[in-house]
Amino acid sequence: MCHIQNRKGLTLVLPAKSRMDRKPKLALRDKPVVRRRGTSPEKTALTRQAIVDAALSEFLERGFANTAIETVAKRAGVAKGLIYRYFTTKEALFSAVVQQEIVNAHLDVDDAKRKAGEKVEDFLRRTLVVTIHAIEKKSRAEIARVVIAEGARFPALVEIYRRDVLDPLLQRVKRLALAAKQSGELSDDRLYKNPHLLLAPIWAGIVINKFLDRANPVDIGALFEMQLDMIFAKA
Amino acid sequence: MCHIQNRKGLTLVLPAKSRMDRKPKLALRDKPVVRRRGTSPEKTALTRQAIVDAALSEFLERGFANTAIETVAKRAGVAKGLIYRYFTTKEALFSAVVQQEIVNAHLDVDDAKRKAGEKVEDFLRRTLVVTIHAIEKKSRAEIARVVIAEGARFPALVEIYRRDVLDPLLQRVKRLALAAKQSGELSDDRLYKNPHLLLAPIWAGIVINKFLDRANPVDIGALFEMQLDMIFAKA
Amino acid sequence: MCHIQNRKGLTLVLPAKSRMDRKPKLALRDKPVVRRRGTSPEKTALTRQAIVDAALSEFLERGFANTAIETVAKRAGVAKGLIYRYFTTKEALFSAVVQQEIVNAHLDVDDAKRKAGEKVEDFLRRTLVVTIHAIEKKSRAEIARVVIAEGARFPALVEIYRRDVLDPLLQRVKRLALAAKQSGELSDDRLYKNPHLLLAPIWAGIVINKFLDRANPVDIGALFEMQLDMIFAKA
Amino acid sequence: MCHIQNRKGLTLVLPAKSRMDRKPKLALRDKPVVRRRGTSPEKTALTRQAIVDAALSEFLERGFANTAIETVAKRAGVAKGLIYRYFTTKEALFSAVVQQEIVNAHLDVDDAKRKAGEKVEDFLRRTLVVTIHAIEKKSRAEIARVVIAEGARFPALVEIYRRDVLDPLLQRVKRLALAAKQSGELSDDRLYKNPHLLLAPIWAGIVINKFLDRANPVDIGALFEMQLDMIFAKA
DNA sequence: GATGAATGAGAGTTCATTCAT
DNA sequence: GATGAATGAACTCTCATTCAT
Repeated sequence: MCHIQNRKGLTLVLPAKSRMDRKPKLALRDKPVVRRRGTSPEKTALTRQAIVDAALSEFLERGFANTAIETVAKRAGVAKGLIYRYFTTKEALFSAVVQQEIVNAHLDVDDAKRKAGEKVEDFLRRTLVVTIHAIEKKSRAEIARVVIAEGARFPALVEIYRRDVLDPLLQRVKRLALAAKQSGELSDDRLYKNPHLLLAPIWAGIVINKFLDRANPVDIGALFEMQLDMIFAKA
Repeated sequence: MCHIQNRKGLTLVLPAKSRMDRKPKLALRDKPVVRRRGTSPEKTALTRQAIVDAALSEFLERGFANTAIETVAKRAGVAKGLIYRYFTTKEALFSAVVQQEIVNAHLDVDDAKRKAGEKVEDFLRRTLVVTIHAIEKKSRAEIARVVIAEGARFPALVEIYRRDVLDPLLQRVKRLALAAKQSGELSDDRLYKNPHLLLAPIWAGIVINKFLDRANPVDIGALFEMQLDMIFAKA
Repeated sequence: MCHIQNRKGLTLVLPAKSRMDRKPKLALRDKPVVRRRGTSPEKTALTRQAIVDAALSEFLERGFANTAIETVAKRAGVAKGLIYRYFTTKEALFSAVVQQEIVNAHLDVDDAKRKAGEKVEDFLRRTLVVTIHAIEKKSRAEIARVVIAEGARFPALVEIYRRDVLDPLLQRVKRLALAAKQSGELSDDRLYKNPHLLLAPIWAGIVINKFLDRANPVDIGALFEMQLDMIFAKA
Repeated sequence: MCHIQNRKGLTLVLPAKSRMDRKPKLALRDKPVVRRRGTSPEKTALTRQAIVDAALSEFLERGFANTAIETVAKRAGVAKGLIYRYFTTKEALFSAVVQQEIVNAHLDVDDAKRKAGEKVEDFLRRTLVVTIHAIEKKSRAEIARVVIAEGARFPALVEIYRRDVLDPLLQRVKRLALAAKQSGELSDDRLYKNPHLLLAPIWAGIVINKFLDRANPVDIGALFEMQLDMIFAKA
């Protein structure tokens, strides 16, 4: 993953497919034989990660405005000033952190993985339902919450979320809808034209569970399955 | 509606079952009230309203943390200090303003207004669809956005929103679902058990349109009508 | 008593000996037969007194800086603005109030009242000891406390206190010391030269009791009597 | 002396009976301590001292309420915000500053230092009289003044003053009075029961000189000596 | 006279950001 | 790289004083 960062905030995230960039051979954490003067790249990466982790926690807990850089530094176990070596501003830190999470927030409905002959509905049940049932695990819903809450101040983040999470999801749903239409599973192109019809329970569920009624959470997975039932007409 | 406000922020909103408070027959308070010295209550009310209006705009535009009292004052055309005669703290101002909007945010689906013999589905189309199509007018969706965005810092507001907007809506949907089941319009109690099934497009639409994809808004009304179609099985 | 007040603070207090300035004849609070338009002088005087009383209480309780004009107004039962009709500034109000109390704070040791042939020591025991035992009643010590506490900000008050309370007292003590020397009650002029020798227990007592050790107050009267014993050599 | 300071203001001062803390024989801490990165502790200590000095001056000159943090900062040559790195609030700054002065304000009448066979009176003349003549030097009387003036707002300070200055002084006087009684120097236990009898001129002198009559200061030392004369009956 | 809404300077406090070490 | 003291702008809130009514 390669972050190209300009002065304020973030602009580009190029998903680098390269796995195993560093130290291919020779195993796990072998103590470096010859140490250069000063800090090693590994140490730097670790420091950066510590900062990002601490920042993520704080931002999720308190939101942007109520998170203090000093607190992040303390939580990361580094000095305040050091954060500014890695991130030019608080905004940039926030963006980087959230952006990184967004990348992890993909709902991995890869329609290419549909088996030959598998019905669209079956495929959706097999993959998406599982994913959705787990949506509240990890920070997927949390990150959606933060993007929603801070979106007004960070349009770039919303843009990224849209581009990296929302749009791909919509495209996949549309492709599946098209396939379902062609195979006769669906009788019309309503879902193709309105892919949100399928996804509505997800957003609604996040809103209800994360914001409006934490005490009485809805079962997003169940809701989604019912939606699936209705769309595929199991009346 | 009777607001009981304590020092910091808001606490209670007692929905007064006010039946015909106005017009106490003829007299007592008929002739213009004895004018007190000093500023007139009308002027005071206007000032207060100016503050509230300015505050609402600012809060909607910038969120709580990024709104400065001084800016609100300037926008309202009053001095900074005056705001504190009307609201004890910035929090209290925010709460009052948002709370007032919440009260206006009712989706007025009064199931009692269903005409005798009218089918539940028809009733919903006749009332809710219209309301929903207008949901993005005014600040209904905006206020939902603010409640969502600032909810973490103002749990009391979320509570009010839930109590005054969300729960009543859910109850009405449940009553209608029950009626539909009994009249045979619906064959099962899925909607009764999951009233969110009907409302999901609303929350999803707000999230999409207000937060995630302002450039490609979904048609919440249309989405809702399709949901209605599916629920009432117009396959 | 005639207060001549200039813009800021106080300058002069001319003790007007005139008793019964107003309404000499005709009895107590007879309802005025013909009322002039507007407020009567009596009402005005009452209002002023209400303000002064309220202010005194507040100033004694909280000190100058921590007393709010609005609180004084509320306590006096008048509007905030009205206070500024009677006193030009908060400082002026404070001065007037404290000054009035200072005038009442005289320790009335009028050496002219010493009976013919009465020994100085006996006179002092007869008059001053009684006064001192009562010093903590009323607000005599309280007012000393306020003068001490706020003296840095109100040198004029200190000046008045010195002129109206301290100096006269010293003069009387000196006259009495002289008389005692001449009558042989005292063998030297130590007291004449150091009148504070007699008064030290008073100031010390106020400091201890009002400021430093409220929990273990000293008996100022007893202390003073012992001082008297020692000075007049009852070894 | 060990100051334990909690968040707001001060609470405890534990007088550590430190016997020879310094010079731990030879080593451990001999070679210059490993220099940490960033600002040196020495610099920090200097800054703190600059703040404390500036604050003391300002508080003595203007009292608590009329001292602005910004002015203190300017006088100390630092930025306003920096003060809050050293002291959490204005109150805490005030407390720390005054408390530090109180510690220096001891009247060091250590009765244990009375030489064998030395008469109590002689001891007092030899030690206390000297101290008292110097009482107005330094800020001993000044600090008493501030404690008195601000005591109402800072009961904790008064308490400290009482505990660290007043009570020890009283105890020593009582012990000396007892010794004098036993050795026959004093014929009764008046002084033992009323130690303030000896100290009255000190408090009185401070009040007169610092508050009530700066123009005509009394000679506290002389007054105290006369008191001594009278108590030990040199009539 | 009387009211209390309105003003606005000023105070305490926070915190992102910089920089000497 | 790393530290955390130092900066200063910005913000919330207070309150003496004014003034339209």
